[in-house]
Amino acid sequence: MPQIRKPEKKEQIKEAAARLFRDKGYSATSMRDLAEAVSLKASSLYNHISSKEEILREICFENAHRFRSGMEEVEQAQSTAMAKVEALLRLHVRTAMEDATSVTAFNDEWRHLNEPFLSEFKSLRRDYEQRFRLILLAGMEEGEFRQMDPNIALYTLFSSVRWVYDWFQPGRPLTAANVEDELTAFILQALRP
Amino acid sequence: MPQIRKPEKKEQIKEAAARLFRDKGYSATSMRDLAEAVSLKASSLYNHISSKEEILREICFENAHRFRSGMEEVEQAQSTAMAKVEALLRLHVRTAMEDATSVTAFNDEWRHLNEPFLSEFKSLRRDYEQRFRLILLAGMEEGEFRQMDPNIALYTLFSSVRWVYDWFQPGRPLTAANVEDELTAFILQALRP
DNA sequence: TATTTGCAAACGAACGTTCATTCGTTTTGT
DNA sequence: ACAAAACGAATGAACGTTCGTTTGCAAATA
Repeated sequence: MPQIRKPEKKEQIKEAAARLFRDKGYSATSMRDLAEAVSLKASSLYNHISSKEEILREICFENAHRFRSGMEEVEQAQSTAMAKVEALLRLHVRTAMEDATSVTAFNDEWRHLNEPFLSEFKSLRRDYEQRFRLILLAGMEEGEFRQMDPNIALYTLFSSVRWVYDWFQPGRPLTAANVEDELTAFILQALRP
Repeated sequence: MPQIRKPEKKEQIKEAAARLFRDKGYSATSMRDLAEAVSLKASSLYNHISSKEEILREICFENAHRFRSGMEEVEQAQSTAMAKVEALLRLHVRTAMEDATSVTAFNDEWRHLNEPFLSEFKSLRRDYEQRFRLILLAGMEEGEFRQMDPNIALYTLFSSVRWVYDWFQPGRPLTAANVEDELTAFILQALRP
């Protein structure tokens, strides 16, 4: 009856799953692969999780909520559009570096969710994009950003971070702070008039 | 015995496969899905192709060669680094719009290749990246581009195009030429000193 | 007639998941 | 304090399904 369990093993499983999903993709990752990665047999996984999709689901929604929280914090601040975009960009970059494996699942593997979670996830995504778009539009209105199609700007910002979790290895030779600063500056310059 | 066949049906199959690989991923696409997409039964596919991986392989290497050709053309031109990067960027954007489905396979699904093709593909990729990197470095040397880590610039350029094949639908409301011009200008501005 | 194309049937392998059972460790009743 | 009961965690075996692919044969095409 008590739903509270020791979270340790489930967390281990989710972390291993996130790494496998990044390396091989969700569909190409079998429960036997995952079991081996945590030194168990496939059947034993089900003492800790209820399905393969549950793992993906939790990874996706944890990330969705992380970005939504970041957005809410940014929206509440009384600052320029430029400062808001910078804060969000830094959040994207930092998250991609600190939790690369989860972010991959969040970005690439969410389409394997089943309904109704697929629709719920897409709705969260659309909402986040819309709020980001409004910031960009406000910045263009104020002359902080150059005039351009807001969707091109929006999706290019999102995409430009996508190499980070594929390629970044800390300290070879760039540190996380290096990448965050350089990449943020790079993209912000593209936005300026 | 003769290996030369009427190419029509095989092309159809490859196009349908590219679309399915984009929408569901290589592993989540079954041969029965693919057969249905071209109004055949799964067994009939094997009259035209020799394996599922062959389809992926041909898509990946056709794209690899397309980008390598573009790179060779750019390298032969006597022009500024800026002009070279612009030409390559336009190639990336245009390819992503004209052949969105293939580019997805090329970008995301190549990891499902088997050896020795996996290594061969990665080697082609590394070579392309290296040649692109040299152009960026030359541009920084000449003061055409701002000084920055060349890898950050390189991978950010590659990534920024990745939304196109996920999101772009021609004429809603942007045309292909719109996107190409705006996106290219956007990224080039990020590179300037 | 010879070759190409399509299909039903079947193949072994792998898939995600369930099940009965086992083995320690806690929790409970007395 | 001690036995009984409950529980968490792990397992091998098996389930039904789907996977990519092969085979044998019919229909179409040349």
